[in-house]
Amino acid sequence: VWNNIGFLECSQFRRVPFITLKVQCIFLVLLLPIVALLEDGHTLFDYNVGLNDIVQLLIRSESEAPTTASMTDQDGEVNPCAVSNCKNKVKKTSSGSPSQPSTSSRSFLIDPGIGLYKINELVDARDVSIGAWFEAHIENVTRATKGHKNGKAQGKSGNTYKRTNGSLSQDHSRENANNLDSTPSTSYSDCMDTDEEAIYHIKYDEYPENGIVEMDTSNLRPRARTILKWTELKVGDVGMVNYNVETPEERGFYSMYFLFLFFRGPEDTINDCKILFIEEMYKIEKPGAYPLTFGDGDFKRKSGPECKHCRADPDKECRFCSCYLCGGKQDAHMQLLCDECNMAYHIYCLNPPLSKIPEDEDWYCPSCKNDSNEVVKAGEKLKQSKKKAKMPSASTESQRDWGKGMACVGRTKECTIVPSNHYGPIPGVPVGTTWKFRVQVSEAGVHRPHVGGIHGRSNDGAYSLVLAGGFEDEVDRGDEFTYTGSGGRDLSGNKRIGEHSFDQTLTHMNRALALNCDAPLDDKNGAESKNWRAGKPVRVVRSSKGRRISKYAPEEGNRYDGIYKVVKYWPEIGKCGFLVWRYLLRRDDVEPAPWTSEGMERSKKLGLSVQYPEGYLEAMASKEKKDKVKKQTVKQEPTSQKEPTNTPKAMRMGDGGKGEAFQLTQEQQWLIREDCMNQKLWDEVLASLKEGPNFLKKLEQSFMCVCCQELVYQPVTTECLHNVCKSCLQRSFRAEVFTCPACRYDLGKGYTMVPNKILQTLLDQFFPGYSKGR
DNA sequence: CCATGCGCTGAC
DNA sequence: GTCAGCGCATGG
Repeated sequence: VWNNIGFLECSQFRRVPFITLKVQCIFLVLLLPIVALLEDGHTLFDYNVGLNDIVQLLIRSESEAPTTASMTDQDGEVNPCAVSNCKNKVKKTSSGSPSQPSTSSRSFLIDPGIGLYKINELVDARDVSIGAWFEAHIENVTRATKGHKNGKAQGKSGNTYKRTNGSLSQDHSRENANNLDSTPSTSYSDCMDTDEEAIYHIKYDEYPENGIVEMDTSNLRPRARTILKWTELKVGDVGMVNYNVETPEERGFYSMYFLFLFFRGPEDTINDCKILFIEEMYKIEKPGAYPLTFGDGDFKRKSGPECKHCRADPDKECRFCSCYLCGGKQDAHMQLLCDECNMAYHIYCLNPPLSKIPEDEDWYCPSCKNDSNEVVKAGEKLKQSKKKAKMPSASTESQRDWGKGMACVGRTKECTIVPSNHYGPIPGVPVGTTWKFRVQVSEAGVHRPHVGGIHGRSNDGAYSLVLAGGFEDEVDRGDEFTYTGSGGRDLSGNKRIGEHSFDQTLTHMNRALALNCDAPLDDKNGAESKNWRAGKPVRVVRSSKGRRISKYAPEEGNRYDGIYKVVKYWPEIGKCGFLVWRYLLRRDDVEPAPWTSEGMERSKKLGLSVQYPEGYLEAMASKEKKDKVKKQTVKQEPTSQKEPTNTPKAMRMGDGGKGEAFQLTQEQQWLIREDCMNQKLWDEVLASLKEGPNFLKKLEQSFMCVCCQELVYQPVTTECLHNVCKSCLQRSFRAEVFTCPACRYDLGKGYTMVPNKILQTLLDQFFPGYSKGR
């Protein structure tokens, strides 16, 4: 199904209010079978459809297999031909009743308009060609203008309703306004084939003299935001068009939902497109009630044309004027209409029943009623979120400006070259690399948690840990150290660390670290591996905090010290008096440790120094300057302007260093030689090997797919020596473009796409996990 | 959604 | 120097 509708971008849906993103995505998927259903004689436009309605329709379509089957091909996919075949069909109009059994009486409100529109400009339409015609089904509020295609009496569907005295009554203002307008409107059928007229239909022009008409496209997806012409809409656009209406009698806010589906036509035929009108919502307010806002409850579903409440056929049961609880239509004067859902309720059917109609202007039914405690009254402060309310700050009157410290900032970068559950070194990060703050360590992917000491998963293992000297009874001999598990602390009061107050257990991160040991897990007595090197590797970061117990800790910041393995782990009673889990870790890394002479020489050679966040040193320097000025003013000792001599010592440490040369494994070298089609590219990339981490950047650039602008996945190396994702190339071919996306070299219709497995293997090694989610 | 966390900050 | 307590990421 997905392949046949071209290109839909769900991510753009988030701007459409009052349905969550998740629901919207489901909504789209659910909608597809309905496209099929529509062609079988029913149209979406026959109904005043909303989200719930669509779900109901879907259920029906599933239970009526033949209906949908007619729309699917052998593979069960929606047959685009079947969709496009309906091009000249006359749609059912509101005067016809739907043939399927209706569970509730639906009013026929929206009449379909059918037209052919030409696509003149496409930016992102890989599956639709310029010049193609598409069938558009467009509905809008001007349907009641003279000369309506379906010959419907004027005024009927053009009526709007506004609230009076708690119920809906017909508002004649619009008809009056129409009378003022002596200019004949263009008929629907007259104007279906020109773009200009399409715009005419979108613009609300019933009040050329008296009203202000605005069209707001702000809820169309960004690319379509400035679009006022249908021809500029792109494949997969999902939009909502809003417009305000202002007349002497009413002010209204209308919105229309459209889904633009583009279909690839059968062979040798043009591509076509459907614009589905999904729903119209409206809100009419009394003058002066601006501004109108979006959100749940701001809109009332437009109700049907005949019944005084819902405009449905009065002989049929109407869900708006029958009591929602008992279903009865009697005692209309005893009915209350919910201001939220518009459902009617007998006051005596309510639980508890009411003796009389409440005097309040607004009334909400039990299912729509809000908790009055949650409502923010005039003059009241905004309610705190549940999480905030729990925090100590909620009860204290501290005026501290929290959130400025490095512990509280979010990551600006994220390590993507390896997945978060990656064991072993991070490519391009040599032993000895030092960062000032933990957040930077996290950004580099060396140790991801901001605060926690161990990073791991309790059913997998630990990937990294930080030695910060939190436990006095830990021993650090450099190549070997003991480590203490986490937990056992009382963190009440929103603390991140605290005093020990209970025993640790071998769960969570403690269990994860134990799993690294090459021995069966024993959560009672611990375990020791017979071959400690066989255990899973742990990246170890030493923090300057550890200096109080270890001479191996760095002077400043957090330093990556290489790979260690868990030799054994055991429970013991710590100095704190509670049971703790202890681990013995031993170094197992080919890179020399930073404190050895060899390691120091290497760090020097690589130019390793403490890395600071961008702009940090500058900020510190200016702050220091400020503080000095402040002190001087306090002391009343104005002296000559002095440059701060006390620049932080790390200032001298250079710009962070480029890192070491990138080392290729033998296998990688061999694979690169084997990938002879890309020899030229590899030669270029290998030239930057000595630039360390830049090598990976260069690699990423060189093997970027020209279509999706990401690292190629399942790369097809073309005859013209370009690398394209197989799926991207397939998409191009589906759009009947048989040339290389990079250079337009003609590949031929019968081109067989063979993924370059060698290249894929290499990329997987250099960027482990990059293909996740592709 | 909730619980957890060997950081970091400014007030005291 | 001590201390409370913050955002954020993460895993369960």
